[in-house]
Amino acid sequence: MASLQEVAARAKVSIATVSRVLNKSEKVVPATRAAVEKALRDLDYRPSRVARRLRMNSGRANLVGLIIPDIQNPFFAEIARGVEDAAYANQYALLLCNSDENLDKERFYLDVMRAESVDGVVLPPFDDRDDAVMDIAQSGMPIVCVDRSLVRVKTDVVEVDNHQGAFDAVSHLIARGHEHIGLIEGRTTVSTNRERRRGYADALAAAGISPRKELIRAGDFKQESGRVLTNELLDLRKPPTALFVVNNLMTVGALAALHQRKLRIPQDMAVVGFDDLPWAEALDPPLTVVRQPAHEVGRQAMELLLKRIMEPGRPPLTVRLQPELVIRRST
Amino acid sequence: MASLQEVAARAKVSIATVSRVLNKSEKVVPATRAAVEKALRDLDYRPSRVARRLRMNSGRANLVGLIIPDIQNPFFAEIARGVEDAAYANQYALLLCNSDENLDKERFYLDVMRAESVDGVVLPPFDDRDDAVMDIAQSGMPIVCVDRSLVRVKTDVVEVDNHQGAFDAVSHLIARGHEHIGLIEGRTTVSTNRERRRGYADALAAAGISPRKELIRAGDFKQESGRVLTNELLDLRKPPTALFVVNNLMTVGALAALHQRKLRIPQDMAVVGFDDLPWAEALDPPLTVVRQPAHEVGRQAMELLLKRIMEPGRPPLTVRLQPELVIRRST
DNA sequence: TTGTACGCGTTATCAC
DNA sequence: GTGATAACGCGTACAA
Repeated sequence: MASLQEVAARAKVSIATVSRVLNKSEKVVPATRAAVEKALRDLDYRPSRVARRLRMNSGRANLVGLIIPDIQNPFFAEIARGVEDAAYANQYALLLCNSDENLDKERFYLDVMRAESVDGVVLPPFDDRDDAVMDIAQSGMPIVCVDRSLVRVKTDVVEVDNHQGAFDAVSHLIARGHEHIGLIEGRTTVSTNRERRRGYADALAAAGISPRKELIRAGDFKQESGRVLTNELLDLRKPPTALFVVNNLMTVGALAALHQRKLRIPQDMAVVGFDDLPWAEALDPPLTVVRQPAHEVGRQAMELLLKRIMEPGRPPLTVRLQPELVIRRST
Repeated sequence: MASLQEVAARAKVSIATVSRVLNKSEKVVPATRAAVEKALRDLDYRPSRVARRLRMNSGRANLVGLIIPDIQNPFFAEIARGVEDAAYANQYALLLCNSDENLDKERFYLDVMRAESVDGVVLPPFDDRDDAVMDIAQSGMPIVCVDRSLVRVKTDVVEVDNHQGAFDAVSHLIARGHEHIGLIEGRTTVSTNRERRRGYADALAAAGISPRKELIRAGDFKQESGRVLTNELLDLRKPPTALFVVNNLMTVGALAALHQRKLRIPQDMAVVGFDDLPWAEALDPPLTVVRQPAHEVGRQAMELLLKRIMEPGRPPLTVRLQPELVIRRST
């Protein structure tokens, strides 16, 4: 809680001198430097990040925001760790916000980012044309989109090849002999969801399988909707023999529905999920998934953000990472 | 990015007047109020939380810190959500830090908390006598301990009855006929760990079972150590017939070891874990666990913190929540 | 080499 | 009712 003033008084110098020894570079005579350093130690001085931020209107807050739908979703938790690891390595701290896919919460938190003068924000936009995010991006705040992207404004983006991931997953099911493959998707306004559906459709087309529209069901990315939609598919007159579920939580919900009906996996119903889980191996049965490099997504997003903070003018970059099909015993 | 100055200029009043209409309470003549409000809207004014924080040296930052070992641990993620939900409800934002049970990281982040002038911090201390946390607590920064507590300094605490939880879990195993029950514990300097071990010992004693010391193994709360220690127990000349594992991640590791050896659960080895998981139902087999009300822990911690911020002098409170044994099919 | 003084955007205390 | 103005803690141009 000691201020520059107090340190200066104790060392019998001016605050400018103290500031100089703190910011290394400048020339100070060894004797005074020693005196100042002693005072610094005696008073256990720590600079106020708040005052610093007020003084210098950008770039040195050493604070960034991360706005994600839900930290309890292991996929976003892994992204968050990636961001945090890269942030910590650069002495940055993280303002974490859960938007719950709720535009009002997202808007509130974006306001907080401005009000806190953070150096930048990492987030998956709510959807393609997320007004609040577009506004703040255009206001000059450095933004890096992860997972999802924006359609009208170009920002730095770190994304995963969702089309490829879905294509591989569905092709794998087809190779296992399935022709009637259910798709459980999430909100259709989200870019990643659309790409995964395209991957599904393209894989069917590539195998010459004609799609059945009633096998496609849209939910909201949450566990419960996976359960409900799986039940809908099971109640069809001609149910699918395999399921491709576009995210982790809905896959867990699908598993619950299948277990409840005592169906055997993969004999009665094969399942591929999107997003790996640390305990996918311990599930019943061990789950075949499309693994996204989520930690790497977060890490690279933070790196991109740091670069943009250093060099605000540079053209936006898009990093595209490859997912990987991890075959376990649910297919 | 508009400041009070600019708003005042546009409305042709002084900044004091603008400040007055912003902070409601005071009297402003309707005409000028209207003019100010128009200027406010035109310029899309948002107050700077940074400037506010610099001016008022405590209590109104609307920012709190949360320092946890690892956000990827579902238990801490749930606590984080509890904290965040209560924070959001009070217009507070959250500075999230992962300490990785690493004292240097913890110290760095505690420094950040001071430097950012946060209103308070929620954290599970590294251990009983965590110096860095004790220092900052004694400096007057409002601190609420969750999950774990401190031994020499009294702060607000929200904890779970770990002894009871462990006692119930082990008694349940005994009721199922087990006498040789392995304990896989975590770091022994952590208060929760010690309480859970006491619960284990007391349950054995209450049933008149003499403990076997070689059935107790200490790890580090992480998945890998659960796997390794389970293998150690299985390699004993007289292995246990049941396992009590003191946290979620180590339980997943234990499951992996058991599956690898093709042991049947619960026939060959019964398993009870500590901490519930959203997908415990989908595990193989569905896992019997001691469920902690983690969201509630986080929520109440934040409430306690808010109360302390309002009333710094009040005596520290300890809230103790009850865990619940959830019996599924692993026992 | 060192010190003085200003401004960052608020809130709060005075005068008028 | 309203307007100057003094902090808060820091960095930096400028003066000494």
